[in-house]
Amino acid sequence: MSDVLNDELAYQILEIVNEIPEGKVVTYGQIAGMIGRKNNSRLVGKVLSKAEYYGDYPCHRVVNHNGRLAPGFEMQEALLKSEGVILKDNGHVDLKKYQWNI
DNA sequence: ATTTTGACACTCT
DNA sequence: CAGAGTGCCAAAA
Repeated sequence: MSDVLNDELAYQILEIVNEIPEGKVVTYGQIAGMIGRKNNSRLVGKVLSKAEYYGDYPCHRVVNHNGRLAPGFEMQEALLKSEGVILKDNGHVDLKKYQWNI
């Protein structure tokens, strides 16, 4: 068992990430706003980096506001394509079509 | 306690 | 659309 989830902050973020529908993506800023840290999107990314350590979460569905994927996480591209998300030639996601809104 | 770093966002160029 | 600069908050050293 991991007592890591003692971090309420991470718990809320992971809850949201776990609710992201397939074929959709969310920006760190959106999640940050959902948990009440709208000015602190970095914290979201930091937690997601440890997301696999917390458990099994679709962290690959989270991108930055530019539609860019996470560095050091190339598998993310394959996972998104597997869900039907078409990436641009630059590796950017088409947020206009795939951004998840609550 | 202060400084540095981080899977970012926003504005201007 | 991409790059550079600035701002925000929190954890780690």
